[in-house]
Amino acid sequence: MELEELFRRLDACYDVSGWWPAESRWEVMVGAILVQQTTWESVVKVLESMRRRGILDVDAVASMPLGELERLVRPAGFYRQKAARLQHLARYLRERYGSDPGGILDKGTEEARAELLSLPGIGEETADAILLFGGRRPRFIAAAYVRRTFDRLGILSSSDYGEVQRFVEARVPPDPDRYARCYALLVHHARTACRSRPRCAGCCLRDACPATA
DNA sequence: ACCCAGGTGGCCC
DNA sequence: GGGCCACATGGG
Repeated sequence: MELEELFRRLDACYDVSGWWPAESRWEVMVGAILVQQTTWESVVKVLESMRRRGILDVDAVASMPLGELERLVRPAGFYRQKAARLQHLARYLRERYGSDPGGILDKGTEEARAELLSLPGIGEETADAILLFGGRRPRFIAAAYVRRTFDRLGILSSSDYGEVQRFVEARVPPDPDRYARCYALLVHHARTACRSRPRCAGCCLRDACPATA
């Protein structure tokens, strides 16, 4: 199946509007780190509890005792790493950019990406999620779900993040809303219909998914 | 009692 | 460059 047809079918099949709700660029950054290897539902619990306490804020996260941040992050798993990485990012923004996430995100896309990647706990997926949802840059997120789905459908078999990303970016117009929707559609599909048995039973890709039972 | 989850980093070869 | 592993809570 061609990439264009895949997106056309998924788009007709699922509604992923409001996929990454966030009220600020800092909230996108926090969500991007928290959501690593966990569910968005768990992330929402943490974000909401932070919001209720009025500490969904760069300076608050930079200043609070690490143990308190760990306690808040616990529902999202890997809480010791995530709390340390969030506080590192908050202190980095506070020290270098007066606590403004725009200090990074308003730079050129490549420079901003390199800077994000230099921070602990921010790898390619997280950096691209921050650039796409927080910075509205046309960066496609080549997540593991994306690579597995492309592989299964015979669109592109590669475990190389950059190769998969370039493949999509060379074929889809560089519109951040479009990239966000394509990514959301792929992940949503992978987590819902694609997981039922037989694979994709009753979903828009049932004729294309190899029956792996 | 499993398995999975919107990854990253460290270590080994 | 790839293949393992730890990291951790919460839901099916």
